[in-house]
Amino acid sequence: MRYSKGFIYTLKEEQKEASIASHNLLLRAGFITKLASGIYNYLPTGLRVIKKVSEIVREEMNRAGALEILMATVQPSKLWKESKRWNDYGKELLRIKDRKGNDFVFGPTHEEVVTDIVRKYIKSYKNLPVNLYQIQTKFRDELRPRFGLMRGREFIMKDAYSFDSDEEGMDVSYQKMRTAYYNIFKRCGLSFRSVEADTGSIGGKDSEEFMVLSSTGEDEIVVCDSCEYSSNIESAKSITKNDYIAEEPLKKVATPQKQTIKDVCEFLQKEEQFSAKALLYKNENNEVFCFLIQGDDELNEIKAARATNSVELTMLNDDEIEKAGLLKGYIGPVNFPNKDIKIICDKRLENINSLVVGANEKGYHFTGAKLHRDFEAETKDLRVVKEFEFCPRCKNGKLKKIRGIEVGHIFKLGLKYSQSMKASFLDKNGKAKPYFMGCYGIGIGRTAQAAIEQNHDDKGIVWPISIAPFEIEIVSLDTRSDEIKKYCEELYSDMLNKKLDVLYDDRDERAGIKLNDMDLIGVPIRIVVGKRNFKDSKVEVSDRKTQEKYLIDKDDVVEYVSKIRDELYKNLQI
RNA sequence: CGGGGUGUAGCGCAGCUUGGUUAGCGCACCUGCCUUGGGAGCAGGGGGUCGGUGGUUCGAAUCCACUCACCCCGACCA
Repeated sequence: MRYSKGFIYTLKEEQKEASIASHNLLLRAGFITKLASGIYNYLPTGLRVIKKVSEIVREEMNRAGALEILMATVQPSKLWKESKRWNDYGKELLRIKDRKGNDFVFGPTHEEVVTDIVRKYIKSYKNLPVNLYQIQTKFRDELRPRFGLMRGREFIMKDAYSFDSDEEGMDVSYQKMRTAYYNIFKRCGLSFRSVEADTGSIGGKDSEEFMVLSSTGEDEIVVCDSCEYSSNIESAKSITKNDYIAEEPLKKVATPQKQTIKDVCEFLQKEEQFSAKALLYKNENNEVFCFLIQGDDELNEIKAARATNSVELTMLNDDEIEKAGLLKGYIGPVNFPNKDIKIICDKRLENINSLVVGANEKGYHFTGAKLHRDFEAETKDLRVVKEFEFCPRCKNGKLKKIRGIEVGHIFKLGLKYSQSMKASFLDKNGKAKPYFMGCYGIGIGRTAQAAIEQNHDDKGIVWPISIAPFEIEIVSLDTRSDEIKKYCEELYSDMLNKKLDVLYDDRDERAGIKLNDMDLIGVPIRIVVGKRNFKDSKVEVSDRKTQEKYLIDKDDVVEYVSKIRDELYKNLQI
């Protein structure tokens, strides 16, 4: 591509709509442009990146035996009513009506459609397993779109769906996808790791997320420093060791004006770890729960929702607490005044012999409270794990927290959709059975942007070669020298003939502009032709990442560059 | 949805408090000269319903009301 004909328009200034580097760089380098909140156009260079990521995904999916299809983006509401998600998906689902007033949705995901396709054709176990995938634009009306392609409302996603005749088959399909995902992200040049995840509203049993490691990531990950355990904070577990405290009798004590854990503990001269706080939540059916956790712990709302079979939990506000007959600041499990509210206790409290808890009486707390002696409650894992706690897998390693960008997610769905949508096949015995399904997503644009977040410097993007818009860039610094122009033109057409992926900056611009644009756009291998070196029959070849420069004889450039290219690819081999 | 903020040329901004010429600056863009290894210089030029609607006023970018859009912080997701 000639730069002058390439529709490449860079911006010198920081873009105020972008608050993280990768978003800012995508805009400044002219890869994308915003159309509306969370909705972007891909310009020629941006599209080239999207296509390269897509192609890697496609190759690995095909290698894993999946088949590419393309499903409709606009889907009839009927299927969503069958799966019950017409109600459950909420406002994120973009609902539209046709001219007759019939309800449709713009697909945010395709479990319903793909299940409909498969149930139509696959009636026999003999035709299973099957894995269908597509790469396509999705729409989710996010509450808060952010960070450009990182969390757009409209975005390009690869979604795959596996169908098996039994659970073992589903496990095999899942493992194949897992391997494919490792290959894909490795080939994209990303530093990533897979972590255990909560299955969320999509449902199902096992689930892993693929996280690109980055301090700007929106997800918090817990990893073990000595084994392979890693998990999203949402689902992370840990082994905690409590200090010992001797059993004491239950005693009511005055705690005037003291409501917070910190104030109460300070006043009573007790450590916060030997106190328990009570948090009140209601779920989507307005059932109210009281969660009791150690004073210095934090409630994990995902775990809490799971423990109560709730879809969504929201904290009670002050009015609602009062209406429930409780006293804010003094709520505790002993003599709990409202029998309709179920108390669920974090299992960590089982090991504490003496707790400070609210007395449900203004200005009073209990000391010495003990679970199963002074109050009863079901126990569950409810807390957010903390750094330096022990690994639940190897028991010895310490946990640490890092941040990541979720670029892929794989699930075992099980029978969730096949049952609700009555999608079944006949087994060996002629008996109808629902398919065992799995679903597997990759955010294509998010992957591209995550690569920038992980690979950039103060001058611009440093693309991994496999997903760069171009692999090689020729920059002519002296467009008016006939000799140099002739050389560059010949070099360019020679490289095109050799099928090299090259951008040729033929613009009649000053050196500074061209060199800065080159750094900003981030093409990995650069060839700079200027008269300073050309008089000695040399051109400069440099590496975007290391900034190392080499003077190469002008007739050896193609060969030299091809060699570097192969080396760069070698580092990304699976 | 709750909290905070911003809308003036393609991008980045000033002007608004205290209403009053033809709405201004930098970058980008066009023409000419000059310049060519790190975003040059000089001269000339094009581009705006000041987010929208309504109001107050002799007069509104500026004051008032409503409204829309966008951004940032929290709960959701690829």
